[in-house]
Amino acid sequence: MDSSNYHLINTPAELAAACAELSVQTAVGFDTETTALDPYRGRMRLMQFAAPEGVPYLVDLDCFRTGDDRAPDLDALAPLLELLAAARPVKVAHNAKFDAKWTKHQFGTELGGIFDTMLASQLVSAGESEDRHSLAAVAARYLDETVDKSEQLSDWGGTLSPSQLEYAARDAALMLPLRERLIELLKRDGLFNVAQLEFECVVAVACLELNGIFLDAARWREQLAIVEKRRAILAEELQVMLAEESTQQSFFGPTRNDINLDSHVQLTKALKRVLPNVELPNSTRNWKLQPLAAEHEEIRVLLEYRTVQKALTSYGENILNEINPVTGRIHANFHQIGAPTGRFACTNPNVQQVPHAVEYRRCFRAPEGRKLVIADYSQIELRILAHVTEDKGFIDAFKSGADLHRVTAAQVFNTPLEEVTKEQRDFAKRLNFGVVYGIGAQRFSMMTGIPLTEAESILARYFQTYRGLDTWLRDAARKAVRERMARTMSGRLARFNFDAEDRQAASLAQRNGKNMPIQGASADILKRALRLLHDRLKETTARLVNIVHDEIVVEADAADATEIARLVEEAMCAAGEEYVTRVPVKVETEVADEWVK
DNA sequence: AGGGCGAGCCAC
DNA sequence: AAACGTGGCTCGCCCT
Repeated sequence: MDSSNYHLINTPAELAAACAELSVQTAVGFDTETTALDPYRGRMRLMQFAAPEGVPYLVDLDCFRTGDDRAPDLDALAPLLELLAAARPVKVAHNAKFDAKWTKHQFGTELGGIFDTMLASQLVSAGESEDRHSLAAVAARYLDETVDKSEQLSDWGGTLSPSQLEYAARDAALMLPLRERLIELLKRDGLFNVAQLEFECVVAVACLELNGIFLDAARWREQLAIVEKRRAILAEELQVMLAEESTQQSFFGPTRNDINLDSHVQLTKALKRVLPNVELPNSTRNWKLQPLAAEHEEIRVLLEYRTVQKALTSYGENILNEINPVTGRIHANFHQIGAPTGRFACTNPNVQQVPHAVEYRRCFRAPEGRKLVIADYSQIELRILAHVTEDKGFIDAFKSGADLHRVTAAQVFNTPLEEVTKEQRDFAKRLNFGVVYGIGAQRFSMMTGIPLTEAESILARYFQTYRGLDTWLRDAARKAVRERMARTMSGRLARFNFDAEDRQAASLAQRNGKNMPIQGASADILKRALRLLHDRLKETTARLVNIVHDEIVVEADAADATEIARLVEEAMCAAGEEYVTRVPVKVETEVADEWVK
């Protein structure tokens, strides 16, 4: 079947001819239509390619399946798979991760040569949260074209209607003009390098999602049962202390008007009633209630109840619903540019925020015969800070392998290195980390309990010690306000738009200007590591199963785990060293049965 | 009934 | 009362 708007391909001969024609292009528009969003629960139906000239090719994959299970006929598809795997032509796709996942799962082929128009659009937006990045939004913004997505979730399993085919062809045809426009913008903003970095790790992220992570459901339920018991006890204790006795008498004696312990409104009321002589804070936030916990049993129990309740709601039964029935694993969604700094965000579920407590982490484990390789960068943000600021104190500490926090403590507390107490080191550690976020004396004082004036003098001494840091941070803050933007070493850009009179926004921009280049560089390094790692783990039993900002978790056959650990560490160090050259990059690696370090 | 929002809290 | 950055999830509350 053919129409003036597309060529529909359903024989091997047509496919071979189309692929021959496409393969001479530098870039082709690429899109797929599938019967489901989850590769494990559907099939790819259509693959669309658009060359600069002529109408798009639509490959009806149902014509290339054989047997009862409709397995793809890899022989007939060979020219197509070769085209997909090759670095040229570049496949231009919107959210290429989606297409890469399906291509990998259905045909075992890894997509090569990617230009992702969604990622490019996100890079150009540089954190502008108002900008949307759906194909419809991007096409409207950069091509002034309206895209009707009504067929997107239509049934791609049966006979395809002309409307569906037209839609499929149109999406693919948009890709090349969109790429042209986005290349101009990437060039204008000096974003070529970071775009390359992003495009090169799309397949690794696709594989990460396909691999998923194993969660031991039985263990998780055991843990929940324990926490539920504890919650019931705490809730009862709290009701006894906080609930009012009902004015109504029941048949069985006096009843109690239980309050909703999860409602801060009701809690405030109850606390006022039972603690009439206590000056209560104007909110029931934990950090505000904390100081009262020692004196008042009600507060102490409430805080423990909150911890337990949090564990049950956020890390409760719900996560088990995310276990894929086909694979028995959790396939979270990793948003490659999840934050303006370039960090990943993760949803459904967010496996980047599983509590550190062993009880939770041990539920994420290696299946029988496998091991987890857990590798994380040691103090990567502080090392980046040392590199970009060229601060002598920081660089020397990292070069000599000394304990940076200890060195810092000795300086700001004016103590010989060997006399630094654990408490002083802890303060220094919080200070070192706080500096990356643009901490102020007030916050530092609040956080540590040190009086404000003392906190001020500690901060002053800190910046006297680390002159390079001081200079760089001040400059970064000034630049952020003046230029309304910040960059990482890779060129990743964050814009800060605010009104000149908005002091709060300006102050936020200052802190962002200090933080973004550091946090963003850490994200850049992780992404580079993903790419290097993906290449090195090919042809091994290792599978990437999780990433948490500065940590990579890989699953491998038990017999290979030690060797894989070495590969992971090498790849991560190599990635770090591409950016951080003035101090060593350190990666801590462990082989374990559970996601516990 | 369901969406928006803020509070609260988990991760790095 | 967070002037310490980036996220996501769940809840109650309030509105339409």
